[in-house]
Amino acid sequence: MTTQSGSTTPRAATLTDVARLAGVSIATASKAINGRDQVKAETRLRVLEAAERLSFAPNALARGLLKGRTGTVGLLTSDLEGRFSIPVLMGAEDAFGAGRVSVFLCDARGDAIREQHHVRALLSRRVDGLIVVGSRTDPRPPLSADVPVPVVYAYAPSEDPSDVSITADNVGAGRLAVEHLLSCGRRRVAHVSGDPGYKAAQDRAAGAEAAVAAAGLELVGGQTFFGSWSEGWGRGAARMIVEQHGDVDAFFCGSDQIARGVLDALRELGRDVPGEVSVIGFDNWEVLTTNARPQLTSVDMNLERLGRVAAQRLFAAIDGTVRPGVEELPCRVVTRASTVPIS
Amino acid sequence: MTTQSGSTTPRAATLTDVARLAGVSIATASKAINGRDQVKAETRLRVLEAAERLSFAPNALARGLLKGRTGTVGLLTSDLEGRFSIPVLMGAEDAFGAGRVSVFLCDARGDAIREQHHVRALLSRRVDGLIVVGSRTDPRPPLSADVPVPVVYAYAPSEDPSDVSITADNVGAGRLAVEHLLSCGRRRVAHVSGDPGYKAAQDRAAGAEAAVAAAGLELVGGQTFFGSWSEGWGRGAARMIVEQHGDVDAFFCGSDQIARGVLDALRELGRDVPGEVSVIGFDNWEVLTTNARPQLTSVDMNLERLGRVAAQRLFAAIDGTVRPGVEELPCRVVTRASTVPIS
DNA sequence: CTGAAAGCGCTTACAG
DNA sequence: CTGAAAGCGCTTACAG
Repeated sequence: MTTQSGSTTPRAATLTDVARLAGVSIATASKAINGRDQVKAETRLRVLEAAERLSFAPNALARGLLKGRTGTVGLLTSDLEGRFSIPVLMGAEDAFGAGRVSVFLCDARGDAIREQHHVRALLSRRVDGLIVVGSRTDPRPPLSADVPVPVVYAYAPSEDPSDVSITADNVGAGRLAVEHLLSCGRRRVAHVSGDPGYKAAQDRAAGAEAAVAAAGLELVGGQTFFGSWSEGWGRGAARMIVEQHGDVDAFFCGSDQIARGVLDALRELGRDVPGEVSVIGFDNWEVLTTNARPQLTSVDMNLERLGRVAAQRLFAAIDGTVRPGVEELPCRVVTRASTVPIS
Repeated sequence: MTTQSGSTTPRAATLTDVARLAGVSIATASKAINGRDQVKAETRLRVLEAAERLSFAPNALARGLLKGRTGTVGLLTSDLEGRFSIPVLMGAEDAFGAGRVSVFLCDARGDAIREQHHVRALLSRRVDGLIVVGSRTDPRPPLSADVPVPVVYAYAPSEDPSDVSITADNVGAGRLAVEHLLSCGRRRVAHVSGDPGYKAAQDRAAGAEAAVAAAGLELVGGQTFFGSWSEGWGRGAARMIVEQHGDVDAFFCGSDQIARGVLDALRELGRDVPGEVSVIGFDNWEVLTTNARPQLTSVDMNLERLGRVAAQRLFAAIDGTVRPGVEELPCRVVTRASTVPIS
């Protein structure tokens, strides 16, 4: 059954309606509703009651037109699919939603043309600012320079150092991971990571190397083993490393997927985790870490926090205060059963 | 270094600016830009050039105020975290983005108060319609009745049958899964599912039972084995079923996580997949299916399509055409190595 | 083909 | 304390 519901819906109430019902001018109604103090208490009450009766919701378009600020921001993501954008986006949405800001979501699907198109649309909607969320920490080209509102880059920083960028401290994260393994009493640490074309992979490896060096050690095999971000690579790498370096006692994995593969291979090789070998993953991806055998210790990049900080920086920029450059937020280790101190 | 960039940003160009630069009235400028046909070609050209020079972007607030339509919609999700909302949201964003519609994203985090608050904000921004995305297929309470714009419920249908709801056909999906296993030559099918409190779990089980019954068979153990949506449950259930029903030759799993657990247990029990036993999962969650050993056949709910259809239904509703009730979209089997026909 | 004028719904000086 | 008036940026009849 198809229904034509054309003009059924009643027109939303307007300030004029409220004023008429309350028996005042629209100027007074406006002041009463906005809490201005040049209104008699009794009058204010009458207006508020009228507004309530009519379910009056002030038209944000009209208000925005007048004030020059809309209370909206654009969230521009390059791939909603990727699991890194979502937490950042959640954090940002959270920070904005708590205030009175509404968020436009645009997914450019990694396409520069589509991104440009979305930026144009957002600007015509007069957003007060933009957050550009990337899915990799490799620097990305900035939006075309003539964007007349503040822009904050989140996770993927801008190539332009005079832009405002917030990302995760992956070098520090690599260091944290290795320090955690060392604190468990491990000395023979192998680092199995993903695609070496990712800056994140390089950064984590640099941090890991710095940490072992600081302890007077070196990585098992003298290098990071790069491969792909997959369980299969984790399995293969673990088998190879155990065969060539039988004394390996810890694995720092570049992702939780890799770590799952490493765990599976170690189990099949009869190496006990965490008894003989400690394993730490990366991303703290709940579905992978808590279902692992044993449950997987992992590095969390605090992406929701990153999103919230990005939102705060954007607020500040809208208010005229910008601190250009790349801000790197610290990560943290979430300990589970796959790493325990040697007793 | 902190910079005060207060009034640095140049005011966005307005139609008045364009008109002045082109030497015409704003009325004529408006017509030229909007492709009205009562404009001399040469005049139109001058206006368009002026607009280009000034990077003129028409103020959508002003336009919306005038037209009564804003070209915006609200996407209200109950949990961004959950992996079911995201694909639906992507599909909807895709369908809208292709047109000239911008999407407000709001995450209510499963809280009715917050949801109500977001609805109010969206209405004050004069969205043309709303899509409410849920994370479970259990019917949910409708938004308060006095929402003056069309609403479409996606994935989680509304309890009110006069609302417009789009969800996935989980009964059909259960049937499809079992029919696929039967088509592989299997006869002893076990169904291991998750939390029985989920309507989706019940629906898939109902479909599975109907399909085995239609083939003159019954499920292994005479029932669906409900538990939780986890790998651990999958492992435990598989061990138990193999022990009690050694002739089991196929597992239909209520989620890919369960299926991963089942696969692991079967490997450890020495049962060859797909040689002796076929396994099919549910959700077609790439990171789990493609990393499984062997790669996991799974049911895909086509959630992106669901999001696109929801967007289309909302368009139709905005244009006055609504078809109330729950629309159930079909799922599909994505075949991988864990199920192959017996040769 | 072009432009002056009204108006969308609101806020804000400015008089009274 | 209250209200008439101007104006945010645009579109659309309506004259010319």
